[in-house]
Amino acid sequence: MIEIDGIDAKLLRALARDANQSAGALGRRLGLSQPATWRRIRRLEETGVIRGRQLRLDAEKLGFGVTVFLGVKLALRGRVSLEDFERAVSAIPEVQTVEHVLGLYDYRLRVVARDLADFERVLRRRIMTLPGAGDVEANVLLSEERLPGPL
Amino acid sequence: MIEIDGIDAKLLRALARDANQSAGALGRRLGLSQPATWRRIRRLEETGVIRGRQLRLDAEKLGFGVTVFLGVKLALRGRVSLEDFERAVSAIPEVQTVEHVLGLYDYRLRVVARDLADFERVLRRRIMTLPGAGDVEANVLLSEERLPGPL
DNA sequence: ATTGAAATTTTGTTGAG
DNA sequence: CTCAACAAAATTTCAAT
Repeated sequence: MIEIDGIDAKLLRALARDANQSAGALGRRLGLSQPATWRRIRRLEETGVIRGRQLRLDAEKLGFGVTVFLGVKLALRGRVSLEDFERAVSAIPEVQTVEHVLGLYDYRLRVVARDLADFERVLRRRIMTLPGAGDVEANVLLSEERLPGPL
Repeated sequence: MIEIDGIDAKLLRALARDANQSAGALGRRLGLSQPATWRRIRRLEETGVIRGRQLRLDAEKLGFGVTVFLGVKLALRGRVSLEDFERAVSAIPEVQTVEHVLGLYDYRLRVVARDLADFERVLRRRIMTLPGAGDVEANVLLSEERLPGPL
């Protein structure tokens, strides 16, 4: 287990709000020097607690006005391997996230499309033809809020 | 509508993989100077195409071994406002994401917990007591893959 | 083991052509 | 856009606790 003290937790909370603050600015707020702060951040990266930094894009401004969450239940389980399904679904450009889950569905997909007509095309020609895809449930995203989470 | 040319698209694709590459390194790979690359990135930020940079944390290494997606159907629709529900759910520390969706469910939540026993506590004492919460469906995350997406 | 001060290197930022 | 200059941040070195 990796040691996360109170200062590390504060650093992670601050960086979770805005990931491009400088080590100097962060350290000043916590009463720590710039190199000390920087070394802590690098240690969190090296130990894998911080896996990286991700760009947060505005899908609408890029022309993708529709985001849909799909719950997919596999039919033919045993005949088609999970690997086949995952490889096929990963090749669909409109799919942003593939989550293998346990419960009523086997996979959850986050899919973007330019509009509903475009989404119908993706659904009919890409999703429904996936190897082993059975029941599919859809939820259209209206709004989304990301919270700090625990820690 | 904001103009996104081929170079911008390449920048976004490269930054989506790793958001802390320097403008200089990116420019070299695309045959651009460092200031030119940097100005393009800043323009994408100013126009809101890039909303920011987010930390990608390893929940397991932070002691949160369980991630669950909850689909929540509201009962008492009309009696309790969506705002009440959203305010209450946003105050639960274990909730990472709140998605208002259209379909079989009204809300989708991403919830983390230390283990299944901890998740049961969150479910019983936090989720089930939410104002207006009706049916709840759960999917436990096994593995997750983020893809580049379109563009 | 972790820190802070100073030195060095790299990157971000602005202005001129 | 490039080029050149400058400001700020990252990264290393090192002495001290």
